[in-house]
Amino acid sequence: MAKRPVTIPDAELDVLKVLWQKGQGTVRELLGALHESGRTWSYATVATLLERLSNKGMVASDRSELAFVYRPVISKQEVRQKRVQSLVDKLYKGEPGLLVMHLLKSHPLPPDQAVEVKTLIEQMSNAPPKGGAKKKK
Amino acid sequence: MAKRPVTIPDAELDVLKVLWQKGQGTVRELLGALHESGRTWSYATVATLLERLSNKGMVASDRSELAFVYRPVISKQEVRQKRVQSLVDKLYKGEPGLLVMHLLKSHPLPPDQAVEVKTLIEQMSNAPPKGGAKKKK
DNA sequence: ATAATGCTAAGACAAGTGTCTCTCAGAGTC
DNA sequence: GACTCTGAGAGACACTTGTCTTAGCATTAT
Repeated sequence: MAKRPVTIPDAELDVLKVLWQKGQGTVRELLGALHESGRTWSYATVATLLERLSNKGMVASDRSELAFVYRPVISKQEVRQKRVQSLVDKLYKGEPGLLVMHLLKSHPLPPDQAVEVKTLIEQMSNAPPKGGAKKKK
Repeated sequence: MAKRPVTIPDAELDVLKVLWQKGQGTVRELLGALHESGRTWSYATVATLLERLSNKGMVASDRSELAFVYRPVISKQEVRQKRVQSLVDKLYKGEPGLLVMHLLKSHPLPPDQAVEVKTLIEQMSNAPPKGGAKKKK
């Protein structure tokens, strides 16, 4: 059996988020930040989550200080990328365009973002994408 | 402790997908369809997944025939909606616009979809979103 | 009626998740 | 040195997910 792919469950993601936001931190520091954002975990819980993230290679730790200082190894971008990819694959037949459409239809954008999107699209039509290279149609 | 929210894990989602596609089916029928799409599950596995989906209220079963006939209760749209919402909440600060941007930047759209999106956006700017009303600062 | 089949029910079981309690080693304090 | 505070480590424990084995009931073919 194919070993299950590495995943980042929700609880771990919450820890990662404060790590991204703070850059790094000890268990206690992160615990504090998490409490502020509503999480009521105990010290041990946060430590366990960091431990697991560490085993998965998503965070690194350094013990030059008294306590371990954790630092994210994976970026928010990467996690987003993976999650989006998986969502598109699983529910949008691998076609990101369908997701975009769905998003635009069900969640109207604030005007400024609408403009931004429009601009992006226009640029895109000028410089066509396509798999291989710069293009040479 | 707050009871965990109802989720649809990947394996169950695969079953749901064939249900959406076929409209309904018995365990054996669904098993067949799943095999065709590459899943090598045993009969019992599919039965278990349907059972779990049933407990969660995602599918309904009817036993007028010899075997239970399962039918989806939740629609693909609803599942998509929930997954997207959760993704946006967890990784895009609740702003779908950010996701749209990300998608457009990292996954170039085929031209026809690009046009479609553009049209949508344009319509949107003309007919501003309902409820909220577009305010003039 | 019997045997052969198909179906569901029940449960097993390992790995993954969400959370925590306990214990112990160091550092700082009196 | 004895006491206390902090933090790391180990492990616990219940529930979820992915998959399956078995036993037993209903249906059908012989």
